[in-house]
Amino acid sequence: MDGDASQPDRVSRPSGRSGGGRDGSGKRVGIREIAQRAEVSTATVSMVLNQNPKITEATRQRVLRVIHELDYRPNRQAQALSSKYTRMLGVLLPTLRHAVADPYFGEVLSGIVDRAAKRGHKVMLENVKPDFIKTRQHVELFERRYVDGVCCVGFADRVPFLRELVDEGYAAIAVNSVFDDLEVDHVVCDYRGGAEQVMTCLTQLGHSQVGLIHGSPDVATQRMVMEVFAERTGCGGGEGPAACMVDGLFTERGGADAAAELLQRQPDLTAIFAGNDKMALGALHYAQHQGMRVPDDLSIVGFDDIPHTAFVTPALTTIHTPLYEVGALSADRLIERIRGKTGPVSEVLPTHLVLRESTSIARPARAS
Amino acid sequence: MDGDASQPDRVSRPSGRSGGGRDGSGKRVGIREIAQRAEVSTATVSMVLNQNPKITEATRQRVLRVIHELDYRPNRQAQALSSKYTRMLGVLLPTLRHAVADPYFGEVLSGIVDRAAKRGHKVMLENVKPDFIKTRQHVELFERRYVDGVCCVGFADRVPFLRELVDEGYAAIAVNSVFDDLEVDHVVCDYRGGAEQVMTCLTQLGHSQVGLIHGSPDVATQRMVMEVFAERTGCGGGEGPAACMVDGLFTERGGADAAAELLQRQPDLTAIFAGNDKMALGALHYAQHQGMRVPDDLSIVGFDDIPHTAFVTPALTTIHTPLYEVGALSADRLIERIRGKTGPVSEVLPTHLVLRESTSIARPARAS
DNA sequence: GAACGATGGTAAATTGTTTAACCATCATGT
DNA sequence: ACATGATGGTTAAACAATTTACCATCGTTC
Repeated sequence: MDGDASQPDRVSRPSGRSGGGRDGSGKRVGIREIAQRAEVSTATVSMVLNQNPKITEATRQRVLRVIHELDYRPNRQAQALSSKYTRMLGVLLPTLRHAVADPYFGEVLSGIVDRAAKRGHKVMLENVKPDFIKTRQHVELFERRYVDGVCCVGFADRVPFLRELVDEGYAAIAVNSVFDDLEVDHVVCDYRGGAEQVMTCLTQLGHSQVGLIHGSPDVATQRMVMEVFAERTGCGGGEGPAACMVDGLFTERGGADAAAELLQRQPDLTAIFAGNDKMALGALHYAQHQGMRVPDDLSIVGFDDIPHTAFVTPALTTIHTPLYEVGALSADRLIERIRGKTGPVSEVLPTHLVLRESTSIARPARAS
Repeated sequence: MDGDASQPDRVSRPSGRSGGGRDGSGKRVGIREIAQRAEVSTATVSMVLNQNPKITEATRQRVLRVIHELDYRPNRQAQALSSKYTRMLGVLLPTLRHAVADPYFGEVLSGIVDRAAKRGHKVMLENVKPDFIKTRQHVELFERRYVDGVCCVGFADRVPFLRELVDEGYAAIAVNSVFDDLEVDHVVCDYRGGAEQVMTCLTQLGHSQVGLIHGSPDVATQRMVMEVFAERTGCGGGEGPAACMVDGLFTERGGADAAAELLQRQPDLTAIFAGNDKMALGALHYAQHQGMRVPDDLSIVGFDDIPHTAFVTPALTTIHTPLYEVGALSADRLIERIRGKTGPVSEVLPTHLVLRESTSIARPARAS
C-alpha cells in the first residue's frame, strides 16, 4: 500500500526455531554473535538491519542468513537508546473510560494503530485526567523518552498542555480537532462542508424551521457546525444563546433532553440537525417516545455515521466522516513530522451526506 | 488506594524550570550530572531513584534536591535496557476497530490503563489480525523486549498464540475469558453465577418458555451461560443445536435476527435471555418493531450492563459485570506475575442482577 | 584490642544497539 | 603514474541508566 521502506528491522521468521533466539548456553543472542558468525562487524549488522544501502547485496545476504539461523531479534530498548527514535507514538485521550467506548474513538484509534504498525511504530495509550496534566505527564512522555510524538484526540479548546508541547518543539498532532488560537498540526474532517450539505439537503426538502443540537461550543468543529447553521438559518449568529440551538453534550441523554427543549421552544420545528450521531439518536428516541413519527413529523440528521446509525429504525440520515482515515493520516503525518519533515500540516478530509430514512419532505406548516 | 511503592522514579515537579531538564549547554541532564552536583556516585543516584533503602535519608535528600533543581528525568529506554523490566504492558485486542468501539472493551481497557499507570506502567495497544499471528508479532513483543507482559482481551478458544506465550514462560493474562484446555492466568466475571441469577429471576416471574440468544460458543464464558441455561430449562444440553437457543454473534443485528428466529420457532416464548447487552438490545428492537410490548408480551434480559442499557426504553434488565474492575485487577495480577510472583491466578469477580424495566411477570400461557 | 557484622557508599562492568570517524581498496580521469 | 573519489566496510565511542562486587567506617562483643 505504501512503498515506504520504514520497517527497518522486521525480519521474516526463521524456518528452524532454535529456542526463541537464544544461543546454546541459553543467553539471548545479540548483534555481536551475529557479527561474529557472519564474520563482519556489528556496525555492518546494524546497517543490514536498517537497510543501509552502503552494504553490498552479498554481505547483506550472508548477515541475513545468520540472523535467520539464530532467530535473532534486535532489542528495542537498545535501539531506542542509541538511536534518536523510540518508534513509539502516544495517543492521548480524555476520560478514556467513556471515550474508548465510543465508536467515534474506536475508528480513530484503529486508524492510528494500524497505520503506525504499518510504519513500524507502536502505540501507547494515555488517559488524560486532570491529574495527568497536573503532574506534567505530558512532558514526561517526551523528556523521559517514552514517545517520539503524540496524537491528541477529542480535546476541547482549553487544553494548555498542547500549546506547551508545541512550544517545546515536541511532535504533536491534533486528530480531528482544530484550535484556532494555536498553530498545531491537525487532520480533520470537513465539518463545515458536512454542515453545509445537511443544510442544503434540508432546505431542498422544504424545511424552514430547523433546530440544532450541538456539542460543546468549546470544541472548534462543533463551532463550525454552529456557524454554518447560523449562516444558513439566520438564527444563532449573535452573542447570546439562540432559540434554535441547544447543547446536547455529545451524549444520547443530552440529545434527548435537547430535543425536548427545542420542541418545547418551537413546536413547529420540522427538522433537527445534531452535531453527532449519538445526540441524533437521543433526539430520535425522544421524538418517537413522544409519539412523533420520524421522518413524517420530524426529520432528523446526525453527524459522523457511526455503524449503529444504519441499524436503528428509521435508519439515520447523517454525514459520513472518514474517521478511520483521519486516524491513519494523522499517524502518517505525525511520523513524518518526527522524521524531521517541517511545515505545518493541515489536512481536511471530505465528508459526504448519507441519505437514509430519517429525513423526508417537510410536513406542511401548521396553519397559524 | 494501594500502599504500593511501585512508582520508583516519579519525582514531583521542580519549582523553577530551567528549560526542561537540560543543562546550560542545552544538553539533556543525565544521571552523571546529578551525581556530580550532589557529590555522590551515579550508583547512589540510581538507588535514590529506585528507593533503595540502603541510602541514608540525608544523602537521599541531597540527591533529590539536585534532581529537582536540574529538573532531571531518567531516560526510560536506558532504564529498561539495563534493568530487567520495560514497565510496559501490551493489550492484545482482536479486530481493534470494532472492539474498541464497544463499551465492553472500553471499560476493560480503562481499568487496565488506569491501574497500570498507578503501578508505574505504560500500556501498548496491539491489533491482533490474522497477519499479526502469522508474522509472529506476539512473540516478537517479548523477544524484542517491547513488553513485560500482555493482557489478552476478547479472544475465543482457538487462539494458539496464547498457549505459545505461556509455554515460552512469558507473562500473559486472559482478561474476562477462560480457556479450559489451557492453564493461563485469568480474571473473569462470574458468568455462571450471573446466568443463574437471571434464570432464577425469570422462573420467579413465572416464565417457563424462555429462549437464549448466546454469543459464539467458541467463547468459554458464553458456554457457561449456555450450560446454566440448559441445566435450568432442560433444553439444549445435548449435542446438536437446540430449539431454544440461537447464536446472536455478539451484535445488535445478530441479536435481532436471533430473536426473530426464536420467536418463529416458539411463538409462545415469554422471555428472552441474551448473552450480552448488544444482542439484548437487538432483540428488544426487533420485538418492538414487530409490535410486541416489552415487557408485557416479552421479557428481555441482557448481560454486561453497558451504560447504554439504562437509557433505552424500556430500560434493560441485565447482569452487571464489573468490567472496569476486571481490567484493573488483571493489570495488578499481571504485574505481580511479572515481578516473579508465581502460582496460577484465577480470580472470579461477582456479578449481580440489575432489575430494570424490560422484565415482568409472564403473560398467561396461550390456551392451546 | 582484635574480630566481626552492619551500614552506606563507590568503581567499574554491563545492557545491546547506533553512528561518527576513519580506512583500505579499486576504478577513473588526467 | 598519480591524485581523486566512490565503495564497502571497520573501530570505537556514545547512549544513559542498573547492578555486582568491593571497600571503608563504625559500633559491638568477647
